[in-house]
Amino acid sequence: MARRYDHSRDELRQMILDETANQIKLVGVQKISARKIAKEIGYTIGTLYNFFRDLDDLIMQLNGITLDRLHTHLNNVELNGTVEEQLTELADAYIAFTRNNLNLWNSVFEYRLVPGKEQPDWYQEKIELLLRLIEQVISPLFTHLDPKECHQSAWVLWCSFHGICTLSNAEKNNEIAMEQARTLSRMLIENYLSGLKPRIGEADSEPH
Amino acid sequence: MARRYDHSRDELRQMILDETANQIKLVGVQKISARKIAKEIGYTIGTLYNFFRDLDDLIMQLNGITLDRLHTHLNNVELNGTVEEQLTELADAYIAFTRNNLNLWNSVFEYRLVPGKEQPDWYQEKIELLLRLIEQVISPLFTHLDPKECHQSAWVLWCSFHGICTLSNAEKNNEIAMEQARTLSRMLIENYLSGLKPRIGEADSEPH
DNA sequence: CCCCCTAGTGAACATCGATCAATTGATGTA
DNA sequence: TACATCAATTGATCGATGTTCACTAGGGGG
Repeated sequence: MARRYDHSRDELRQMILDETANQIKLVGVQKISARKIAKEIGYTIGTLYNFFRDLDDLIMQLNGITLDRLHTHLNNVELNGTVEEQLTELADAYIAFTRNNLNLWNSVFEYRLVPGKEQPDWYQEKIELLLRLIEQVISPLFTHLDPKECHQSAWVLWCSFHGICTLSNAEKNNEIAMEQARTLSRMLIENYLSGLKPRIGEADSEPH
Repeated sequence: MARRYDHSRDELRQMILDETANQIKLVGVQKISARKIAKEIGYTIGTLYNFFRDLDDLIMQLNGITLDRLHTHLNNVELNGTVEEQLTELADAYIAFTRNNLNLWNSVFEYRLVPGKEQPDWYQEKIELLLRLIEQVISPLFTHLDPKECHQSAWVLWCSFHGICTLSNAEKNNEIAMEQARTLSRMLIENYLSGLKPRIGEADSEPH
């Protein structure tokens, strides 16, 4: 039954990851099955364990890919206009991605903190990379302030977008969910940035 | 082996829920076991299924209790001072609760959307109840604006708190996680509310 | 042509959630 | 007291899970 070199190692590894993604899209992380994944790509369970330590490892690798895809998606957004307009474009792209990849996205955050399991370093690094996209957009507002403030504001906005998407995505209907998320994120951006401006004014008019 | 009336039905039901909470605290929702819960309270698996349709049902009931406990916790917060100060007190209480009940809190949101599984109505209702706490605190800022705006701003703040707590709780150390969450929520509150004020001024000076 | 090495196998194991026929034992009745 | 009733509780049973590992197949090098 062994069919060596039907696929290269890399091909096979990719097939496992792709099929896992398919299964998660269909039934969610909670309900995937190693046997099902193997069967679907025409191999047996054992083969999976030649590539991944265990199911958690497989899921973690896939989550990494999902984070990379999000980064690419956001990186491809054409940013035009004011800071507020650029931030809105980023938020919209983020909303669209998490909604169009609902189960994959849930997987990323459900496997964030299984107790007793270490969160790998590259997890945090990939998130920092996403954070930097926001940081770059809002940085013009912080030219006269402590750069640390820019970084922290990026964190606030990132966390808030995350919360808005997570809770909006409880809504079943695609359009309603995205519309709600867009409305809330616009309010957040408008008020948060508007709240920043008085302080920027201070910094401008009182240079030391 | 049957030991009827060792405990009343209500007692037994409560024992199951309590033991489930203990297990979740220790190992997380992902890893609880019906057999273990039954064994720990001195009964057999079958008994669990006399009280709950299945494990999901049991977890859902427990999640409801957790949401109720959060509501009680926030309701007991003494609110003093300005809107900003009151909102900060609410946020701090929310942060403390989610951190002190980490695994239970994760359970609430991980079981939010297993695909193909309906989110029960009372889930949303309990969340609306929490939302109302925020709405009441910020309502003084919206006396001259559309009440719908108050409701939406409460949503924005609630979602954002949720995101801040979720992402901060990835940090292992209790104090660091809570300190970070407090810092970010303070920035959010300060800037968001400050962003609201110019519009409130508008509404004040241009009454129709 | 043969042998080696490894990619791939799949039976075996422990454990899981869920079911349901069988059993236990407290209670009401004769 | 003896018996019948019946809800409460049991636990063997089922199908499925993740993981392991001794084994096998078969392509490539000598």
